[in-house]
Amino acid sequence: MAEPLDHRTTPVREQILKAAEAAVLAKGFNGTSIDELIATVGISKSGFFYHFQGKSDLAKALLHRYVAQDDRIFDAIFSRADELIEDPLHSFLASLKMLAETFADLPNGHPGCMVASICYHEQLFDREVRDISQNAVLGWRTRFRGQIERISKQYPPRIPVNLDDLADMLSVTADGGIILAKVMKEPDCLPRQIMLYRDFIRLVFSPQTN
Amino acid sequence: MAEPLDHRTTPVREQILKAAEAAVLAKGFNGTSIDELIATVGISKSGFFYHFQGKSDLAKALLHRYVAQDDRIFDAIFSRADELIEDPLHSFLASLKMLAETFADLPNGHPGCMVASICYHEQLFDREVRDISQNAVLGWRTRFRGQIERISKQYPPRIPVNLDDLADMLSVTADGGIILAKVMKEPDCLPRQIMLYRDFIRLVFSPQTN
DNA sequence: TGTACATCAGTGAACGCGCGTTCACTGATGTAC
DNA sequence: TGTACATCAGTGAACGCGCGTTCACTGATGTAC
Repeated sequence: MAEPLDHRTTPVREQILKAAEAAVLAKGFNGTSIDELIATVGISKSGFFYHFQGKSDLAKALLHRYVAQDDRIFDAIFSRADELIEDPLHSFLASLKMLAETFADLPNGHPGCMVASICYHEQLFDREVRDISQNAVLGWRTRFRGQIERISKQYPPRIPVNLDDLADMLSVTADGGIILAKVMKEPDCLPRQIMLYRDFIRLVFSPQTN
Repeated sequence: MAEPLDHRTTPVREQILKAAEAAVLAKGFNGTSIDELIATVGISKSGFFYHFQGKSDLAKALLHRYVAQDDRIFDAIFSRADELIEDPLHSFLASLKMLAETFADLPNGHPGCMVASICYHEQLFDREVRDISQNAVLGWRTRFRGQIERISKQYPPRIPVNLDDLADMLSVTADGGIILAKVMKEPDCLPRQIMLYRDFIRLVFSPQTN
């Protein structure tokens, strides 16, 4: 099945998380067994329990890891766009293009959003897990809203829009686009949906030139 | 937990599917046990196996049922809008408003999209289950594209857009909006995202009056 | 420099519960003649 | 109208495997004195 992970460089805990992320996104949390993870990593079951208190501890670690990775990607993209472009609208438009390209470059398409996967298992987890998800989405809202607010100060929107909703729409487009791409087996769907969101932003904030 | 389903009117098979739908959307497919379903419905385990060949047969039935329900809702909304409004753009805009209202009226928010839930368990199922999902999403694309094509013949789009992508965007907005609303525990997020999609459609196709 | 102890990163065996599935059987209703 | 058989909608008991979790133990490395 899955090729064994690199034993040289990666510490064991990270190997477990990597294997778990792929498995959970493909089969759901309950569909992923500890036996399966330790088989791909190559440790004993007790080895797993040395690194994690139990399976729900794994869920928490998985979410934290996923959110941190996502945040790093957004940090990189937005700061790069700001390096290149002063104008807030065109900086955000460039960011969205870079985001679409990042998605398009994933070899087998986006493997899935951990927040979305866990959210369709919400009843299984305690409050803490749900809080991690909620804070993650709230963080994205704040981040994207910051970009959009900056734009709206310089470019009055053509139509009345709620900036929080417009910020949320990017998360929505990503999560929905991932599902569309997975179900249709057309990885390109995801970046194309991001580009459509970009078109919307451009339409809302571009001055009416023509 | 769940209140017992109505034994008078609903046939048992339908009761099982109803209980299974709620459970799967809240806990995932593997997190939902047959024991749990027969407890809420009030039959023996053998009773379940009289109605379904096995658990993956339940998954198929669950998907079929969900897609058929969704199609009925769309049929009702779109045909009602066409009854009221001749203009294709304003008919679609009205449909989207009605769709948003339908979502807003759900007492505890949208319980989740079965296609999305199953898609985050794809590895567990055979080709047939994945084909049902794919055909469902393809059906929605065709349906929405029909609406949009009708519009574009009368109202040339302001910007170049791929009509399939624009059609897909509604599925994307619904699936992503459901996740957003679930994670944030803000059911209103979903209808508001649908209304944002509506704004986009209006911006793309409205003649430039001002 | 040598010894005693502590910590790290695990191993191996066992446990018990819950799960999906099977199989022989059953009472009520419908149908043929 | 009565009897024989068939179908429908289940029941009850059992099975065996896989799962998450526990517990006593271990070899290698680090630290104190």
